Amino acid sequence: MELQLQIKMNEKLFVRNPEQTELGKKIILQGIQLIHKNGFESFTFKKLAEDIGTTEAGIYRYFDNKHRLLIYITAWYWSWLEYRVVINTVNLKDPAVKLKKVIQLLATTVEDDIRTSYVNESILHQIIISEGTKAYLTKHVSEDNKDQLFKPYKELCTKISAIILECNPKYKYPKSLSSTIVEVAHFQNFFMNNLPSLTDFGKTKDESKIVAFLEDLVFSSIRKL
Amino acid sequence: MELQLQIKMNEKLFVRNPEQTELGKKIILQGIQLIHKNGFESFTFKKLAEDIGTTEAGIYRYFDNKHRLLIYITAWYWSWLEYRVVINTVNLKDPAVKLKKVIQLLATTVEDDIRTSYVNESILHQIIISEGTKAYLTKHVSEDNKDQLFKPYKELCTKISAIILECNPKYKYPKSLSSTIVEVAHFQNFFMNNLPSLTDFGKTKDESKIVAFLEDLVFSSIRKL
DNA sequence: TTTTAAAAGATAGTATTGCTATCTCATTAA
DNA sequence: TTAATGAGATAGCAATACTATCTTTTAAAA
Repeated sequence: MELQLQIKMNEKLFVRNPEQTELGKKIILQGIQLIHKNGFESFTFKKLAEDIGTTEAGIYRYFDNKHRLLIYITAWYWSWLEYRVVINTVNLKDPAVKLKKVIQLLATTVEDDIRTSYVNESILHQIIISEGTKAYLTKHVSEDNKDQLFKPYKELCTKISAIILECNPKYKYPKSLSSTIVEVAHFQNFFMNNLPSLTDFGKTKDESKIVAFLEDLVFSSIRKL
Repeated sequence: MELQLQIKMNEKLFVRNPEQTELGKKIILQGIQLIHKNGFESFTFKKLAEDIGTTEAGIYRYFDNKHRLLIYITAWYWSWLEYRVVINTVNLKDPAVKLKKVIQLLATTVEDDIRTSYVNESILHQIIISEGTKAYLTKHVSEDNKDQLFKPYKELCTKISAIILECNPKYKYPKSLSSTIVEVAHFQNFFMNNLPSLTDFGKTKDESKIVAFLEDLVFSSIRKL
């Protein structure tokens, strides 16, 4: 049996749905590779077009500009992560165990999911760490938000908030703690690998230490008397 | 008596020291205004040159490129914040009180410091929130780091770590907690104002709530049994 | 006071980026 | 069979991100 995993994306994220054509899938697959290789600032549609053997104009038929492509792939990532959170916590009773699972999913490197042939998840994870925040750190964040472009991110945080409240219904900052867990998981990873003196894991570069730090941080707060 | 506050900046941050000439000071002052107005992505040296009545080439004499200018102003900000941390905690005995002061300094809007005529600190604070991480989220972060461009940020975090260890010498993650405090203070502010559903402060948009959240988070962790 | 060096102004030029437009051709679905 | 869709090819253009050079003004050292 061959399973195919398809994530339904917001129509406003693209001009033409890249999942539905060969060229579209190549744009996503190679786009992720190229952003990872050069960084988002040096990434251009022209270079991408050369890489996949099409023209600049061909890519503009799918995405308005490179920033929209970044939003698309981050949105895809958050949707995919939420899906993984759901399937990995559905049969867990203890909310604390659930929350630990969430932290682990957020803070550890993913393996490529073969069911999504046009996305390389492990490279995508690296991109989210170093480029992800640039999707919303812009002057037009409010308009983009009105178009629901950040919905998957917000839904993931909502899901995590719910688990936090299951752990402690009286905890006062479930939403802020959720977004903090997500951002800190990525920032500590970036710091560990690039500015190691900003973390306590620089020597070992061991992701499990980020998990331990986050668990300590989160459970001290929500279990406090 | 007229006090002047001068912050000594790393030589590698600039081509020509902007603090030493009129044009240099204008570049900093108006550069901050323009980045705040347009966002870093749309900010160009050409627009800045028009604003201050010089030419593009004139600005390139001070900074290699706009990214270096961003690193310069973020480095300036962290130096200035560390200075404020020092003078605001020097006469405090209780490390917990010190740490609360640090959180307050990080998470609340600053007023313009008249002793630094060529920097508008309250606008700078806004820039750090929305553009600050872009200084190091690049492919060349390691080389920039070797040139010590992020030293002020790292020194601030080192200072905060020391205070954390004063509070609890056995706490295991002082460095990671420091960088977490700094980043979360800014991210929660950005979310509160732009993606409010990611926080618990969206309705009131009250910075003091971010302070309360951070205090709760930090002190639960370091005071835990 | 002269000289000399640094700072700033003025102008020009170039490769790349970030698009838009249009025309053609192959494939597919009605 | 026709019409719509996807994609290749080419052209063009304004803005961006620089570099280079030459001149004039300003300020500090001899």
